[in-house]
Amino acid sequence: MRNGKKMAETKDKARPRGRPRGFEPETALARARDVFWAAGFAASSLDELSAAMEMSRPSVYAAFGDKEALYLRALADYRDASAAAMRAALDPGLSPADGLRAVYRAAIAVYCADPAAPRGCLLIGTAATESVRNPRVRQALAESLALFNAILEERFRLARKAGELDTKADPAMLAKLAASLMFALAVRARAGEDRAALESLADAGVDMLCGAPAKTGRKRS
Amino acid sequence: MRNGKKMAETKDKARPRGRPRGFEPETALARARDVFWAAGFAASSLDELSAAMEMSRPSVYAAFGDKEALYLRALADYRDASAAAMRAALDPGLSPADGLRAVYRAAIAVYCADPAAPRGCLLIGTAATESVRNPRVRQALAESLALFNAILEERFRLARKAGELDTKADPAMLAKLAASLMFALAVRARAGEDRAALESLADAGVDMLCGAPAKTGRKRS
DNA sequence: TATATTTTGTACCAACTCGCATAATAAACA
DNA sequence: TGTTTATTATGCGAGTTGGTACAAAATATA
Repeated sequence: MRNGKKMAETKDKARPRGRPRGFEPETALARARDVFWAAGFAASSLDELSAAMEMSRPSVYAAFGDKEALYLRALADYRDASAAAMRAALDPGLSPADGLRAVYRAAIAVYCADPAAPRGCLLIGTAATESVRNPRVRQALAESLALFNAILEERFRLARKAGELDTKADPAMLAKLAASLMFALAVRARAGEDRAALESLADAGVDMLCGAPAKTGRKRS
Repeated sequence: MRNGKKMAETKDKARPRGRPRGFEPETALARARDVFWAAGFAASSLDELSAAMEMSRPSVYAAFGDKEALYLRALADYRDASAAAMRAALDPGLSPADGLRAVYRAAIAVYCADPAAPRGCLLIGTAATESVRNPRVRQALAESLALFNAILEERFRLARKAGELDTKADPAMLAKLAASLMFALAVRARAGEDRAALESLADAGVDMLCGAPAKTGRKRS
C-alpha cells in the first residue's frame, strides 16, 4: 500500500531481520508533534495522530508506546531543537543584545510559521495545560523552561566576564527576565497577535534588558 | 456585580413560577471554572463538571448551555475578576512601580493558591491550548490579554502625565512588557516554579521596567 | 382543588476513545 | 526451499464522551 514505493532504506546499514518499516521515525515523530502542537495533548486522538503519521495504530504503539510516551518524546525533541536554535542564535561573536534579538526573532519565526493559525510554543501552548494533572508532563515542561533559562544565563555570564555587562548585573535574573519575554511571545503568538507586533515587542524587550535606556519607564534627571 | 438585574431577584424577590433551583449559579460556575482550570477544556468531562457543580447534567445544559458555552462563560468571569483585581492593585495613590508590584503579587497569589498543584492563569494555562482550533476561544483569549495590556497602559499613561515617567517612555510598549512578565509568571507558576522565585523575578521585573538601573544588564560608564 | 411552569433525576444514545489480539505480510536467514 | 523475525493491517471490545428524552417533582397561580 503505502510502502510499495520505498521501504525506507536508510543508508548503507544492513537491513534488520524482519519486515522493513514503512515509515521514517523522524518524519513520523514530526507529524505527531504537529498534531499535538495544534490540538494539545488531550484533544489529539490516536486516530488523527496515526493518520498524520501515516502509520496504523498498532504500529504507532509498537514504535513509540502509548499516547503519553509519544507526546513526551515529541516534547523532548522540541526541547532539544529549541535549545540548539537558541545556542546558535547566541553566537558569542555577536553582542548579547544582538544575540538576544536573534533568539527572539527565531522564536517568533517558529511561533508564527503558519500565518493562518499561529501555534506559539509546543511546550507553553500545550504542555502547560496538562502540567497540573500529569506530573511527568509538568517535569518535562519545568526542565525545558529551566534549560532555556540556563542557556541565556550562560551567555549573560560570559558577557559579564567580557566586560559587556555591568558587574553588578545578575546574569541569572537577567536570563529569567529574558526567557520570560520569550515565554510571553509564545503566549501572545498563540493568542493570534501578529508577527510585526511581536517583533517590535521583542526589540523593546532587548532594549530594556540590554541597554537603550531612553525607551524604559525610568525617569531621567 | 456584573449583572445586578438577574442577581437581585434571588435575594428576597418573589420566587419565579416553577420548581426552584437546587444550585446557586455563581458557586456552580466557580466550581466549573476550577475544573477547567485544573484539567483544561478538552480534558474536562461533563461528568466531572456536573459532579463538581453538584448538578445533574441536564441541569447544567439547561442553565449554561453546552460545554463550550460553559467554558467561555468561565473565561469571561475570570477575565472580569482579573481586570478588577488589576485596577484595584494599580491604585493611583501608589507609584507606578508599587502598583505594578502589587499587580504581580496578587497574580502570583492566585497562580499559586494551591501549593500542591499550582494552576497559573486560567486563560494562559488552558485557553491558549484550545486557541488554535477554536476561534471563539482564541478571540476570548486575545481580548482578555488585550484588556490586561490596556489596564496597565492606562496607568503608565497617567504616570507620564503626572511626571512620574520619562516623557520619552512609551506607555503602550511599557504596558506590553509589563503584561508580558505577568504572562510569563503564569506559565512558570503552572510549570511548578515556587512562589518565592516568582516573587523575586517579579521584583526584578519591576525594577527593570520602572527604575533601579543597577540590576539591569546595562553597562554604565 | 386543578393547572401552568420550571427544575430535577434516570436512563439512554450514537459516536468516539485508547489500547490490544490476531493474523497476514515481507524481509533475512538456514 | 522452509524458518525466523519484525512490521503491517484488520477488527474488536470495554469504557468514556457529549448531549438529550422523558417523566417525576416542586413551586406559583387560578
